[in-house]
Parts: sequence; structure tokens; C-alpha cells
Amino acid sequence: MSPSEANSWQHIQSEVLERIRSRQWKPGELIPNETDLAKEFGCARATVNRALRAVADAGWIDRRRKAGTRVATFPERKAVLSIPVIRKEIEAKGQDYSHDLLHSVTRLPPAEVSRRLNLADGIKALELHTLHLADNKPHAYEERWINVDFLPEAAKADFTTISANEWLVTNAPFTEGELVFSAANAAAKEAKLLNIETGTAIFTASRTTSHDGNGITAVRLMFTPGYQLHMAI
Amino acid sequence: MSPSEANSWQHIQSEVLERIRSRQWKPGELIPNETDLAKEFGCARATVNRALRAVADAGWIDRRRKAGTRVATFPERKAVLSIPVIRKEIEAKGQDYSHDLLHSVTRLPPAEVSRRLNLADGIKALELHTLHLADNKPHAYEERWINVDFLPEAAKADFTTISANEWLVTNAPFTEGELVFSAANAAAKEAKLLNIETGTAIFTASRTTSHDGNGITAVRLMFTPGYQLHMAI
DNA sequence: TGTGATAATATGTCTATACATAATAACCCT
DNA sequence: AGGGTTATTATGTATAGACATATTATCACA
Repeated sequence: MSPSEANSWQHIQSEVLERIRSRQWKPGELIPNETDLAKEFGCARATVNRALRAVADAGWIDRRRKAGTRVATFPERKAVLSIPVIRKEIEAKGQDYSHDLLHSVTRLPPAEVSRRLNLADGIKALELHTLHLADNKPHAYEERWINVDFLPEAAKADFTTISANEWLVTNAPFTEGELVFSAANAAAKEAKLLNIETGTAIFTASRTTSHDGNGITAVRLMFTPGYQLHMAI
Repeated sequence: MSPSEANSWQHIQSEVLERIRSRQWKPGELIPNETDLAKEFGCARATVNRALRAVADAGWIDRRRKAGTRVATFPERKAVLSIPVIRKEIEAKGQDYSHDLLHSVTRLPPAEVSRRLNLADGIKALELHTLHLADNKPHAYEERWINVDFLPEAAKADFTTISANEWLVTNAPFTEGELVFSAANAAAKEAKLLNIETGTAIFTASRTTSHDGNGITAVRLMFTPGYQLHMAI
């Protein structure tokens, strides 16, 4: 039992979790309503509400007005990933970060990128190819498109000194985004850049970010073999 | 602006987020205290507190007693992954789920698994190999170890009817866990089971779960090519 | 000039009360 | 029965007021 006070919301929370864990309250089952629990714990209903809301946020219970609160049949666990800035990720491992801007061209993107960036027909975008290095060894190869129609300042930025990754973090806050992870066999181009053999399995992350429906950037990151993405549950 | 009522906590939340995005409140800067914001929005302090707590949970601001509330310097974005039960993931795509238990043996696990499961020397564990199928086509191949020393009931369970995945979700709640994603070239064994060519890049997920330090299970899932892990930001 | 006690302050939490809202249950009328 | 209206119920939210707690600022004293 964490907090000593019997009427703190955290005490109620851990008590509730304990009852779920011990199966005193079984999956799918209805638990007492807030008023009754408040009586039992000798506290205000608001305090029970605060506790149950936290338990619900963590996915252990489902709550519906009038229908009541029931233990989740499948306590779906959630893992949280803090999206790292590549430089910080490398520096956190005690390695030296650097990057090479290999390509920087404003041109008409392929249809799929136009769709992801929500670009009208015929609108160009900035294409960047960057190699991220850790201790001067290839770490990841990045193919990025930036919507300079929506973000004109990006056209003037110097991405050789600051990586597009970081420039965007500080200059283009976004409201929504999507992240897709997959595995792919390295094509000749990536293999050469990452200094690996063609066909080697590489971990790939694609990210699209937007601000109120306006696409900002679409990136595809290909990591050198051995890269692992860790998440705590 | 989402909720119309000017004094709802959700309104305040989106207003606060807007001020951060528009840099009216800059990173690192101190924002007004709850009492002042309550005055400004014409609501109770508790309502402002509710809103700011939500914004803080999302990582946009840092709050400390007496020190006040300031905008996070690195608005580190977080992506949340709901760890899916494989059956549900497949059924959500409108496909038929089934699974094949290929192997079920109680034996001494390799050292690395023993470490992950926190097993004492010489303690055996249950090894399961399962093939998950979507519409009768291979979807993922699973190699799992279960700590039957800690979870004796698991030794009696029939994993041919219910997958170990689901049995554990409902019977072995866990407190901590780790999730690791990576890419690998399919070895001959996996390739044969998944009906793909040796060397094809496959997306791999490894998961370890424990309860108060006692290892429960360690799994390695290898997905057929084309599998993508999606996360909303 | 420190340094230890003390005051001030912003957030954290709890209470009691009230009303809002979603969803179900009950009812009534045809 | 069937279908639509109304009542009931559990959660959701807002409020004012109070006290708790962490942390910083201040001040007195050695």
C-alpha cells in the first residue's frame, strides 16, 4: 500500500488495483459505484472519482455513465515511447554525433508523399537526404520531405549545421502525427551508405507530422543493423 | 477550440496548448499561476488544476510546488502503443484468427532467458513455439518461455485451445515489462514456418513481463514481411 | 558571512454540494 | 406486443473553501 492515509486517492487507486489483481473483482465484472466506494473508504465521491479515473486511464477498468464501472476483460497494456531526437539518442550512449547532408533539392514529390503532406497538385517540397553518424560511423540514413509551402522559413534554414530533425522540433510544433515501424531488406543505395551488405535486414521508422491538418514533414529513417527500439511498459 | 463552454477544463487545456504552440508562452518560461489563470478564465482554481495536470501528463509543462509551472524546454513528444492481443489485432482487420502450438517442452532455458525471467540456476521453464495464422496464412511465429516455477497453473493450461498470449493476459497480470523491436534476416527455420525465403527482413518484437521482480514470460515474435507497427503521436 | 529558523507561495489534495450528461430501465399508450 | 416518452441512475464536471506539502525567499542571530 503506497500512501499511508486511508483516504488519499492514491491509496484508493492501489487498493482498487490490488482487488483487480487478486481477482476479488474479476474481469468483466461490475465494481461498486463511486458513492458506495466513497462510503467504504470514508472519503468524498470526488476522491474515489479521481482514483478510478487514474485506473481507467491506465486501462484496467472501463467506465460508462449509468452503466457503471467494470474490470476490463482484456487489460490492454500501454507502452509509452518518448520520440527521441537522434542527436540526443546518440549522445546518451556516450557517442559523438554528426551528420552529413547528402542531398537538398526542391522538387515535386511522389504522389504518396504529396498525400501524406496534404499537398495540392503541382506543389513542390524540399527533399533532404541525411546520414546520421555516431562516432563517425553510419547510424541511420534519413529521407525527408518538408512542406516548404506551409513552412517557408524551412527553405532558408541551413541544414548542414543543424539537422532538419532538430530544426523542426524547435521551429515547427505539430499537433498530430503518425509513426510506422517496419523491417526491410537494404537496397543497394542504403547498403552502400550504411556500409552494409545489400539485403541486410534494417529497421525502418516512418514519421509524418502535421499541424491542424497541414502536413509539415514526412521522414523515413533506416537504421544500421543491430538497432533496437526499447519501450518500458 | 474544442469544448464550447469557456470554463470547462478541456477548454482551458486546449487554450494552454495553443499558447504553448504559438510560443506566446516560450519553452522554459514560467506561466501564470493557477489562481491568476482561474481569474482569467473565470473559473475555479480546481478546474485550472485539472487542465494543467492533463497538460503536464502529456509532457508539455513541468510543475513544481512553489516554483510554479514552466513550459518544457524540449517538448518531447510521446507516442503511446496499446499492446495488442494478436487475435484481436487480426480480427480487427476482418481476418480469421487461429494458431498452431508446434512445440511445448519443460526444460532448462538458455542463460539469457533465465536472466530475463529472473530464474535461479537449474530451474526449468516451459518453452512454447506457436504459429499465429490470419485467414490460415502465417502471420507471426512466436517463441515463448513461461516461468512455471512462479506460475504453476500455467503448466496445466491447454495452450492448443487458447493461445499462451491470451491465457497470460487474463491469468498473469504483470507490474513491469520491457518491449524491444528490431529487424532481422529470417533464418531457415523461421523462413520455412512463415513460408518466406531465407534472409527476408522480418520485424521482431521481444517482450519480457514480470510481477514485482518475478519474471513471468519472455517472448520473441517474428512477423511475416509487410507487417507494420503503427502508433499515433 | 554563513546558517538555521521562519515566513511566504504555488501546487497538491480533500470535502461537500450542485448540476450535467449518457445510457438504461420503466412506463404508458396505441 | 411495439414504439416512443419519461424517470432513474452512475459517471462527469464545476465550485468554494480548507488544509497539506514542497520549495524558495527572507530574516535574525551567532
